[in-house]
Amino acid sequence: MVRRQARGERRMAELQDAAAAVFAEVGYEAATTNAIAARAGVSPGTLYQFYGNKEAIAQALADRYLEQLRSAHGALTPELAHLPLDELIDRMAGPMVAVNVANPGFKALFGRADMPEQLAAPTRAVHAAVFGRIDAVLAARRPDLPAADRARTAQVTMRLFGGLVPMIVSADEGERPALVEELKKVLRGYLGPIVG
Amino acid sequence: MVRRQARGERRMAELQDAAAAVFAEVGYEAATTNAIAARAGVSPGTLYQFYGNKEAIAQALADRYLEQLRSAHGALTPELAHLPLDELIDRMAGPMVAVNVANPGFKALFGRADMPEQLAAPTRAVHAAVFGRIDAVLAARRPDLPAADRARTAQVTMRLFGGLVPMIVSADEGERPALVEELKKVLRGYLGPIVG
DNA sequence: TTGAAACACGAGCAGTCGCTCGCATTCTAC
DNA sequence: GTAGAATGCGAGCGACTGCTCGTGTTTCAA
Repeated sequence: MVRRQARGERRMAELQDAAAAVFAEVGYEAATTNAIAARAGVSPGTLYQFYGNKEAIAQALADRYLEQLRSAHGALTPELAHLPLDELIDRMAGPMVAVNVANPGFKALFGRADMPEQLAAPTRAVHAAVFGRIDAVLAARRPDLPAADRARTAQVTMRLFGGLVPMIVSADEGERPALVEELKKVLRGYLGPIVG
Repeated sequence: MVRRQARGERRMAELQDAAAAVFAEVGYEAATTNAIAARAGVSPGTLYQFYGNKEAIAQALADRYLEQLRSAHGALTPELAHLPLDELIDRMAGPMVAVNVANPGFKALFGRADMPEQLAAPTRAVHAAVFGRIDAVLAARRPDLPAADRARTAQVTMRLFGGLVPMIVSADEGERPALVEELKKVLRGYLGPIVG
């Protein structure tokens, strides 16, 4: 790691904020490093002082995103295994939606079906983390389920989030609670027969 | 409309095929018009003889996609309203999956959460067509449902397809039937309590 | 106080992209 | 057979991208 001054750390945070905003507005590919630098009130050269390339910025955002997800979800306690399904779904869906609403850029970056070849690593890290989380909860609830079936269920569950969360994030604020309720309906309908 | 020779019509079809392949491989933005022309075995100038710009090619693909969806689904007959839910879901999900498997490029183009500003029109056309289809089926089955609730249900259903179909398309051929079954489970679990 | 390291600038490089244009070739109506 | 439209070529333009580099400024340990 390089030596950093306090000013440098501040700049890096500003650049991350600017990048998140620009990515949210125009997507990863259309976002230009010059635009990100300008948004942060900084020259292109300064941006490259801290991030070696465009992908490194996305990587930093992925790290930040995972950190927020982790802290929002809290520790994975064994008690989750015996919670009523409704409550379990509340505990999973609530933080997931909240974090994504608070970070409208992340869905544009890591919720994509096609990966622009770069971004592959950060995207996979985010997906792997979410997948692992879901898989662990399923394993705690249904230890008897074959691993292959469990993985398939976790994958489908992740895609359900991936399909519905962006819709919720981009919806009017007033419509959001109703859509969150629909998300929970979907999860209950799918997971009920499996881990009910 | 411009006057076209048979050769021109053939070229246009070849360019569409090439574009579908290139879009499927690298996505819309990363696809270059020169690459599409080369794939079709023609010069860039020839491509622009038939399509005014990159978006026009995507538009042509959207039209072709909608045509395939329409013919795969057949006419919307009133009988669908009284089919058992399981069978209704088979009739909806089967063709949807089949068309997308046959056209791996379309999910990369029209299944995206973020629209690259261009592409907005073709994407909206595809979404509107699918939405209208689902909404019509829901209306036939549950005429008593308020339009707002019906629209929300249709939107969620569309997003479920949007989340799961790309997964099915990109899965190994052997794993596909199991994933299609999961898709149907999801749809039954969600739609059962509503239009069951 | 001072000097080396960290920070900051911004014109501009090398490369790529969507697209153009002048011109050659092929088709078709008459 | 021939005029004119349709088709085809491909070098290359203008714009823009991610990124660099020479140079100047700020910070801070000694």
